[in-house]
Amino acid sequence: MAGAQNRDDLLEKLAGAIFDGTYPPGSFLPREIDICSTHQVSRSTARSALQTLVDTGILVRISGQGTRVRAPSEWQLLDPRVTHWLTHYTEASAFYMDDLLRFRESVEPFVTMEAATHATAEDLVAIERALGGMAATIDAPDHHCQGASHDEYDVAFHEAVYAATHNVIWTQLSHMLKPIIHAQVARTRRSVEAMRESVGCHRRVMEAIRRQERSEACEAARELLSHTAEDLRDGPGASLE
Amino acid sequence: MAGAQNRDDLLEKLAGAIFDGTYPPGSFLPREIDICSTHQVSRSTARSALQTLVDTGILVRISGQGTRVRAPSEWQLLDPRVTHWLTHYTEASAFYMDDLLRFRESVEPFVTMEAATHATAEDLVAIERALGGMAATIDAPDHHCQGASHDEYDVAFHEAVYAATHNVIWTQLSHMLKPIIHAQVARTRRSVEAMRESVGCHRRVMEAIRRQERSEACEAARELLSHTAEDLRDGPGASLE
DNA sequence: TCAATACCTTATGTCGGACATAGCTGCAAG
DNA sequence: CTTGCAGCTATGTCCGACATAAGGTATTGA
Repeated sequence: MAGAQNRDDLLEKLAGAIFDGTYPPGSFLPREIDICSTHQVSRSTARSALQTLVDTGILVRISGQGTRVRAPSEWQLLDPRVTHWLTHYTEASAFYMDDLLRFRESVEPFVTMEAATHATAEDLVAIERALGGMAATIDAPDHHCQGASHDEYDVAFHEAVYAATHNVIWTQLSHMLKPIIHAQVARTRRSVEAMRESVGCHRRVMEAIRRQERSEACEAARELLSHTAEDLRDGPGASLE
Repeated sequence: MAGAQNRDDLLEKLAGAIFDGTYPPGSFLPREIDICSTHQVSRSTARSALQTLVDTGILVRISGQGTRVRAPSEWQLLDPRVTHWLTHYTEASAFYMDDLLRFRESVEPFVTMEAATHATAEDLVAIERALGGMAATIDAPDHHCQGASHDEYDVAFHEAVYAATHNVIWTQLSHMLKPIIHAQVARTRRSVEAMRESVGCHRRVMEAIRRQERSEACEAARELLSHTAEDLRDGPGASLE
């Protein structure tokens, strides 16, 4: 394994090794000094990176014993970094994906209703921009528009809806959900036809928020999510990357 | 300021100083070496504690410039430690309390419905034990029963409901909400009469979960929360410690 | 023989000092 | 006035050493 440039590099490498199964839950990591020599960093740097992994509930360090990987149920999934690592290094994390989809199904109708009540003009601008990007990328040659892909606009749409609630908790949850939503969106490879339908669903959500109609917003969000869930269960095993 | 025993002591002291307003958002913390001499620890220890505060979004450190407190909107409220510090060191955090109450009002009906669907016998045992504790403490001399107070049983009840969803996200959210719920419960100083009524509301929630009646569970949770909200708005300004 | 105790090994926790690097400020040359 | 160099400050990284906690092993005593 090559050397790391700095603390953040090492952190990313260690996290990657844990989340890709190199160090499964319950197993021990190498000793600090071995990590140092392997990655060409000093003990301070190694300890700093390890400390972050302890803070996120991924590692336990016991003096005199070593550093071991905790059970995944202890990992702080509410930390955006953890969901980032999970979606980037863990393949077919079906277990969590199911929980996370159930979570979104519970939560997003309410979030959309809250957005309908509290959205400002600025929030609507952000939502509309994301929707416009989604629509524009459909006909674009490489499905990109102004440097962003269809999926990225999709994620931005949901993020903007969460932000429109003007509630700190919902907003922070969206940060943690961002990698998840991105992964879920990316797994639903859709035809141009399906993409247009998706845009329609999203538009219905936006219109409901604009008109401040809570019950319609709730219903629109529910339908949007049911489409996502359907797409995920359709071709999930098929295209893992 | 007295010396700290170890890393965790220092972390707690620094967090306390930030959350109680000694170092308000935007201000700079002392230099590392000053923190070292003030708290009688080495630079490694100080850096380790500071790193954790960076990981929770509370501090930013810029090389050559210093360490400053970030805006509260950047703080990772989803981390249980942050909510712990918030409730223990920040007085009259009405701003967040409002957001957090709104959040609970949105979420707990759903959580209770999910619990009604997924609760096992063990979950019901835990819920019932908490409820029994709440009831038992009412008539106890010092409102304690087996070492736990009425409020602690109340918190345990809500925690058990979250756990009964058998969903990782909800369970972890309950860890973060625990200090919040405890603070909210503690602020609603109730008469014996009101406590009995509260137990009745909680029992209605439990019964709905036991009978797996989703809509009734939702309604019961809503009523329970409306009582909490009412109590909070009633005597909130009165007793801020 | 068995159990309680002392000792030793291991790996993390803390310490102290040193140099490298990133921002910022101010002076000076063009 | 602008640009560029020098110097300052505080964090980032490195090194070597000792302290401490957890586990295993050997010794000792009943």
